[in-house]
Amino acid sequence: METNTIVENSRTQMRRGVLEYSILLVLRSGDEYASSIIQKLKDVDIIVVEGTLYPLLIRLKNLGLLSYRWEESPQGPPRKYYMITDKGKQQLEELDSTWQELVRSIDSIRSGAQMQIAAAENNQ
Amino acid sequence: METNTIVENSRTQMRRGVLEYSILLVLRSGDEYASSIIQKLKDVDIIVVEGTLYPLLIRLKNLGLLSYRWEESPQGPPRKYYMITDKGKQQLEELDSTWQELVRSIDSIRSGAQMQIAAAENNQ
DNA sequence: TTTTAATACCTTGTGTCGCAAAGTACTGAA
DNA sequence: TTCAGTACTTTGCGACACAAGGTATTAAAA
Repeated sequence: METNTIVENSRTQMRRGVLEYSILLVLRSGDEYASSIIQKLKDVDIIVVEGTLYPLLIRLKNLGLLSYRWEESPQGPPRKYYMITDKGKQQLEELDSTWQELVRSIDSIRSGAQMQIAAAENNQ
Repeated sequence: METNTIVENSRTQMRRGVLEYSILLVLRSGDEYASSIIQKLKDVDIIVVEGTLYPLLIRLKNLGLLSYRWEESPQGPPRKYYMITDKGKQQLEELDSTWQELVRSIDSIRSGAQMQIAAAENNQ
């Protein structure tokens, strides 16, 4: 269990890295309020908690990537539905590229051999 | 340029998330010293600097995932070559799975539609 | 009518960690 | 014996995720 902590820790780190990206991706498919975002991410094993999400949503809103509207709930207090702005969509596209590049980067380190080629090309 | 900072920031976050994993991957292909690790990661566009790497290597060594040996340099002071331990290899395998799961998770949010299925399955 | 339970949003404090910057040390050539 | 190059290390700061606790709304139960 001491051993597991190392991997668990690194797993958490990885998830953190894609948090903003994940949220934008979820909102690209439709407007959501905080709890439903948490649920959707949980469904794909990306764990986020309230204390993380709320400040993040506010940050993204202040950056102009998101906006929100209030909407009545069938039960309980009103919900704050977040939606992605045009600016948000544009940034999301860039993050998409970034993500794909990262996947490619990891792939090439994983298969070790290619690295010498890349290194040779860059070192000239 | 204000706009770029958002993406740049998120890009950095993503890279951070895979730092430990990347280092273990590099060392799986062979022993390396700090500067050469930095170079190899730079070759695949994963930027790491000394102030980040040294503490990280020490942390991984203290966790028993890495060990090192000193080796003469053809020029300059001796180099600390890090190598991955058996424990490190075992943990790396788990990180490999973690990474693949993350890639799958992101893929499924990206294609939005699948999410309702997953949600329906989990909510019963 | 007031208590409880459920839902939802928000804030504070703490710990971790990446990174810029500055420092130490070894080597060999000028 | 100074300088330049290489390599390892440490310190201080800032950002951020997250646990924990807090506020507000609603409706049903007591």
